[in-house]
Amino acid sequence: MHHSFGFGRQVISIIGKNKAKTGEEANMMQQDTRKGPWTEQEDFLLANVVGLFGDRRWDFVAKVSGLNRTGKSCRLRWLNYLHPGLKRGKMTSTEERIVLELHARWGNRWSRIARRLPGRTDNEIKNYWRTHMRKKAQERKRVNYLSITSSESYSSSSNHTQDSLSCSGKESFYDTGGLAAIAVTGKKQKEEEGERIKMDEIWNDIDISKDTITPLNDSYNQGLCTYSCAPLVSPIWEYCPDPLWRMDEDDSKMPPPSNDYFQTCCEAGTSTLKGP
DNA sequence: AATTAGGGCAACCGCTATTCT
DNA sequence: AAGAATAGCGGTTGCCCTAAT
Repeated sequence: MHHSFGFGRQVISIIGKNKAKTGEEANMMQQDTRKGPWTEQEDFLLANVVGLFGDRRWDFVAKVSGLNRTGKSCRLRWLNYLHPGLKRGKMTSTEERIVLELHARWGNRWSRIARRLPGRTDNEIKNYWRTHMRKKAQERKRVNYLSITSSESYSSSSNHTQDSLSCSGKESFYDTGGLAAIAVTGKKQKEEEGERIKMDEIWNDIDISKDTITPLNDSYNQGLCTYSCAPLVSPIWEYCPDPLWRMDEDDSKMPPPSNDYFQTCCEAGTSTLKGP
């Protein structure tokens, strides 16, 4: 993720047609809402206003700031870009594993998944998933295809593995709600109890050879958090009262993920977020 | 050096859920 | 209790950047 306040893209569009030519229409233009990439000045303004009034009443924030933006746009900008608790940089292999596991359990519940990854936004995870995981799926599809054509022993009606599941239908596993979601289609609440799948199979798909991953249940459980995340960008994170990544009640009742390491780590991060 | 294709990601859209009056 | 306003979520779009040709 880029975190420079300078923007390469400066394509600003305006809601409605840019047809203002007369004085009256030009006047109306003033009231039209800005869209498109945010400028450094806008970011600065928004951050200041949020600092003053908090990050709740977004329509109010939008008005008070003088930004010609919708509250919705302000909220998105704050949550996905300006929030001091945001973590920058590439997903670590640990985070990748967490995303994989949680997606397998919950499907495309990005915000819920994001709550388990402090500093990461739902948008970021969503984008990450779509780019990286889809790529993996395509690779697997290709490999699978090659093995099929070479062996000719493939039967399309046979018991499908994850691989074949991901490439047999219109919907890829990587683009849908994951295995759990597929299994319990339409049963939203069931996903918490979603069937456990063989995560090892998924882990094996991840090329972790280049990464040094602290073994699960290792040093972390001895009280040393080795959660291999990049340092946070702002000390505000330390006492950030924002509930953004606070586990909601629903989540807190959730059965723990497959490894204690992960659970403990999240709790630790969450308590840090909650501050004193 | 110029062009093209694909990756990456910020931001918008439409819908639903929640809160407020 | 009902309608309006606001917040949140997931899906999608489109632009910039960069590697490949």
